[in-house]
Amino acid sequence: MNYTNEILEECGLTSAQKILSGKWSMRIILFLLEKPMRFNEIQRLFPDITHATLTKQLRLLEDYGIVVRNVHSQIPPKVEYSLSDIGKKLKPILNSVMAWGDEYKEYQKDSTTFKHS
Amino acid sequence: MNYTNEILEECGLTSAQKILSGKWSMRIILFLLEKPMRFNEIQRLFPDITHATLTKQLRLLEDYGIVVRNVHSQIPPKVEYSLSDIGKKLKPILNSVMAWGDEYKEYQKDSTTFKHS
DNA sequence: AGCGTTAGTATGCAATTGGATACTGGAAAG
DNA sequence: CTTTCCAGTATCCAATTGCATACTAACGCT
Repeated sequence: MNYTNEILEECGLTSAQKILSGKWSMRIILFLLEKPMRFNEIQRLFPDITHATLTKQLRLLEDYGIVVRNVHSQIPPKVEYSLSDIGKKLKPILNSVMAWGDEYKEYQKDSTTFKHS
Repeated sequence: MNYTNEILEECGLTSAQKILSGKWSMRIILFLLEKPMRFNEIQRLFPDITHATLTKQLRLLEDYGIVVRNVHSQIPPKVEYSLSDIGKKLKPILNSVMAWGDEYKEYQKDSTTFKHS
């Protein structure tokens, strides 16, 4: 064991954890990996997210440098969201997280264990 | 684009997101990947986590089926935490998350961009 | 004139998450 | 006889996260 808590802070795990742990972060990034999208286009993908919440999440990802916001000065406004270079590099991670999640769900289905009451 | 929000729910991304997004989840799993550990042993690794919080986090991971709790009936008590099979399969994910995070930190260091005030 | 479209902001609230603190109990060490 | 170690539980509080709702503004369509 070579890690200490300080080293964990220095290494990227903690930064990555903060960025990826938002409720919508991974889902948004997953879609943006396919193509840049406009605000309402993203919102249509997630019926459960409100306008204001999506704005916040996108601003957060923008502040982290994962998402790039491209404003076209038009009326009606057009704002395109895409991934930065470092954001695009999340692709293999998201793919393996999805794959793991699928396996996990299978695993859960098979098991007869229930949560302790 | 083949995903809809419903498909996202069906696919494993959402489950995985819930499990991995706890503040301490990834860090705990990272250490348990190396070897099973006792409660206090884990706590010593994280000076910032309190007793009660660690208990909660471990119970959560146990409920999710990621962590296995092995109680040895002794005085003083000895409880060993280890990873389940599906938990162990998170190893490549954690490794790539760490690698990405390191790259991200480098990226941040180099860039002269600051957050918009 | 009024509605829909675009991409927001502002404000307040609810839920969830995580932390602080105090308590348990039994054995061993000093 | 008191303290330490072990692994907790209980309760309450603080911070963060996410949601609901109402508002803006400029243009096109009917």
